[in-house]
Parts: sequence; C-alpha cells; structure tokens
Amino acid sequence: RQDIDLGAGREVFNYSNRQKESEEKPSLLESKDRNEERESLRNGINLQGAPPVDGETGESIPEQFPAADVTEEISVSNEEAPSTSQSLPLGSQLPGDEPQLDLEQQWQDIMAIMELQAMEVNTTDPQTDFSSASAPNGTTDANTVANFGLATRSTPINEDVSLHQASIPSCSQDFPQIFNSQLDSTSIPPPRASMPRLSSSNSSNINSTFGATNLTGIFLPPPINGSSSNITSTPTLPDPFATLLEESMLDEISLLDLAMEEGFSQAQASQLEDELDSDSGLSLDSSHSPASPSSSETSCSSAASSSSTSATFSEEGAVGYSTDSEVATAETEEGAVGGYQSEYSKLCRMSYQDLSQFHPQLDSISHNHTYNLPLSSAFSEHPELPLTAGKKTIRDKHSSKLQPPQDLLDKHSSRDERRARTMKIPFSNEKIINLPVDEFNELLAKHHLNEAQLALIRDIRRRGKNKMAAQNCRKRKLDAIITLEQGVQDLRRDKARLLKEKMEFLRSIRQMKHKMQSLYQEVFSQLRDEEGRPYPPSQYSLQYSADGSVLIMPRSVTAAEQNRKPEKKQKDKKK
DNA sequence: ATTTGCTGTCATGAG
DNA sequence: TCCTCATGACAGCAA
Repeated sequence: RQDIDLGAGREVFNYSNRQKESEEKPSLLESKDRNEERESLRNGINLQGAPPVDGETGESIPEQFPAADVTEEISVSNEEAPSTSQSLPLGSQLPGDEPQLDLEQQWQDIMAIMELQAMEVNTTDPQTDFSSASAPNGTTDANTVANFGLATRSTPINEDVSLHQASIPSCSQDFPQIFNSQLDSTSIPPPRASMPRLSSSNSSNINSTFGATNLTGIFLPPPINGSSSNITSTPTLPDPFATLLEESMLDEISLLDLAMEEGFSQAQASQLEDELDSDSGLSLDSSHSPASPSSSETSCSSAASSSSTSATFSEEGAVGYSTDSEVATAETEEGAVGGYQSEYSKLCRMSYQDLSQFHPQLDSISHNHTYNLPLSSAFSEHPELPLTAGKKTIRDKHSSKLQPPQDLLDKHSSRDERRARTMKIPFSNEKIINLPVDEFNELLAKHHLNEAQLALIRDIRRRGKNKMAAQNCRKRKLDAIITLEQGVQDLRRDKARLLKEKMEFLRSIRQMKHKMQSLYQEVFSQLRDEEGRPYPPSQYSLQYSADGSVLIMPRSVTAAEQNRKPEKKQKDKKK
C-alpha cells in the first residue's frame, strides 16, 4: 500500500530499479520479506525476534504477538500447531485491508469489545495476547486460537446455547478443545477436535458474522466418528481447519511468489501482502534477474518462444514490470503490447502491412494466405525496363552491379527483379509470381522464351511464392507466440485472482476462528457448577452435541474416549 | 570485428 | 505427377 501511495510507477518495477529500491528503500518486496520471516517465526522455524512493526512499510504488526509466545507455547507438540499458529496472528496483523472492509470492520468491533472486557476476564499473561486489544489469556494456545484471550460476555450465546452442566454424555464426542486450554495451567493436552466444516452461511453474528448458532454449528461433532479428533493432542484448531489452513499456508507463499514473479498487478501484490503477510520479495527480485530467470519464467519463455530465449526474457520482464504498475484492467494489453512492440515492428517490416493486422487475437492464427499481397508491388516497380543483354548465372546476385546504368534501379529491385531484367523477361515478376497456374502458363505460351528464360521465370515464381510463404510462416509464428503470451497473461491474472480469493477465504476463516475462540472462552468462563464455582478449564471442557446443545464434561472422559480412537482416526485420515 | 535481427532462399514434406 | 504451401535451416546484409 505504501508503494501505491507513493505513486510508484512501472519504472519502480524495472528490475534494475527494483533492485536499488530493495536496497535503499523499504519496498513492497522487503516488507514481504519480513512478513515471511514472521511467518516462519510462527512456524517455529525462525526463532529470531521479529519486529513487531514493520518500520519500513509501517505495516502494523500486533505488538502483542510475541515470538516468545509462539515458541514457548508449542511445548505441546502438534504438527498442526504451527499452521494454526501462523494463521492466527495473521488475522490480527491484517487490519485495514481494503477489500476486506466488511470483515475488517467486524474484526475491529470484536477487538473493541475484547478490549473492554479484557480486564475483567483476563487471567493470564498479557504477553500471550496476539492482538493489542485482546485480553491476555492462557499460555497454551497461543499458537492456536487460544491466545486470543477475551471474554465477550455480551454475546448472545448464553441465550442460544443450553448448557447441561456437569452432564456427561454417554456417547463419546469430538471435543473441540481449542479454547479451554487457555486457562489450563496444567499441560493437560487439550483435545484437538476435528472441526466440522464451516458453513459461511451460518455465520450470523456477534458482530454479524459469528453467532451463537454458528458456534454450535461449527463445533458440532460428527455424531458417529466425532471422535476422530485427538483429545490429547495440542490445543489446536480442529483438523479440517488446521489442515485447510496448513495446506493453504504452506503453498500460499510459493503461490504468491509465483504470482509476484509473474507480474500480476501491484495492487494485487500489495493486497496479498497485507493478507498473506508473507514474503516473496527475494524470489521476485531474483526471478526477474536476467541472469537467473525463475524456473517458471524459463518454462514460460521456452514454451512461448522457441526462437529467441534472450529476447523472450526481456519481453517477459517488460511484461511483468509493466503489469506490476498497471491497474489490473489495463494489465493485459499494456503488458502484451509493450512486451511485443519489437515483435510488431518485425511483423510490420516483414509483411509491409498495417500493424493493426497484428492485433493479438487468440484465434488469429489461421493460415490466411492473403498476408503479403503488397509484396508484389516491389516486383512491379520496374517490371519491364529494357535490359542489357547477356546471360548471367542466377546465383550471381552482384551481376547487376556490374552495370552502372542499372545501379539506381537495381538498388530498389530484388535480385530476381534484376535477373529478370538481365534476362529480358517480357513481363513483370509480379505476374510471374502471382498469376494462377493457368494464366501463368498462358503467359508463358504467349511469349517465345528460351530455356534460360523459362528456367529463370520458374525460379522467380518459386522463390517469390516461397518468399511470401516464409513471410507468412514467420508471421504466424510470431502470432502464435503473441497468442501464447496472451494466454500466459490471462492465466497469470486468473491465478492472481484466485490467489486473492484464497487469501480472502483464509482471512475469513481466521476471523471465524478467533470469534469461535472468544465465544468458547466466554461461555466457559461463565459456567458455574451447582455450588456456584467456575469449572477449572484443566478438568472440564465444552462439547457440542448434534442437537445444538453445548455440554460441559470432564476432560478425563473425553481423553479416555480419545485414547480409544487413534486408529480410527488414522483410518479416517487415510480415507 | 562481432553480434543480432531481418530477410531471402533452399530443401523437404504434406496436401 | 505437378503445384502450392509450410517450415526448418542457412546465408547474406545492415545496424
């Protein structure tokens, strides 16, 4: 966004310039680098302290998202913990993304509520907060949703959810324990519940996107195999979520890299940056380096142009950079035309025809043999001038130069033209070349020509036709290249668009997770047993039944059930 | 002097 | 069989 605000033009995306940019000034790319660092940090890969705020881009990175939290909290080993952890902070890190105004607004609302209530409900270390507004909550689930410590008491959940206190369901159920771990000082492994799929339509709201009904719906355990979740696992999001996010996050960076290096618009890039908080700067720079084209770039180039790789690289670069700074709508034409300007000039020279004929059209590659009609004009320029006698070898292309009087004319004549003059061919090369066979034969019959003349005429016709054929062939080849490049551009745009959509979905999911967490915590914190005492999160957790009710049950029960199900879970996973 | 792109030409195969 | 076209390969030319 900063780059956009600065009015960075396409020159910014020039490779050379960009390289300088990255060194001297905070740029989109660099911010992405940092974002990637943060990303990896959340994964526990990069343990170095991450700057809470990107000083270069000014991108707000929730200070409350502590690197320490992540590392320490992952004490509970869980494969999926990293993924969920990375997804979590992302949401909080990405306030104010234009396309997400709605969600963002809601998010802000939630945060505000949290802020107000944080003090009251808060029982844990503030450091664990991943967002500034959130109240400090338990240590355990920082990498998951749990560090989203807040109790939004005002939520309507209490009204919608029936809590059967202390009731223990006879049937084992999946227990989404993503939240209760918050208060769980003991490291009782919170159950990792399999999250029933979200239905976005369900989300009514606290703040309009997430309602109590949604809560039950989301955590509704599958009636039968609801136990697929591992209760003893780390407090993470339910598997579907975790899987989805993990998978998404794993490749989103690479996707973004690809998208970036393939030159989708700057707006898209910055947006993705905001959304993704990942870094593609390095790859972007390197990929656009002429010396080290990216693999995808290379493949694209080789696929699109078999004739000149060096030219293609530069063209690719031009396309990419131009599109970077272009508005998405202008992307295609700008990029394509700019990148293939040289191609067009070639074509113009080649065919002597209007440039407009080459306007890239996807289906323009047809064997249209009307390409080179004007060519014949050259032949007819001096078609039947009196020629000096003397037979010369056809191959002697410099023969005419030996005849000073013909120099001026010869300069503007083709070799065959000069040969025809030399051989005293009584009609124009245009006719020789372009007449239909019948008329051509008639023409030959009209004149009494010797063998040499006939041979020359046949050669002229053959070469003339082949010349046009070659021109057509080359033109078609360039058209094909242009078409392919057009297709590449289109695919890149589609790819960028899909990636953007993906990011938006991920963000929505994150937000819903956050809301779910807060709702869970709120509900749980307000539960009281018969004697009015709160349930210890280390011993109890909430569970959702198929009929929409919410039960609180001892962890021991759920854990026991969980222990019975690893095999089944594995089977399920295999399926 | 070398490189590069364009163009013409030839050889060849297909229709 | 001939003609035409398409195309890869090569060479010459000019910038």
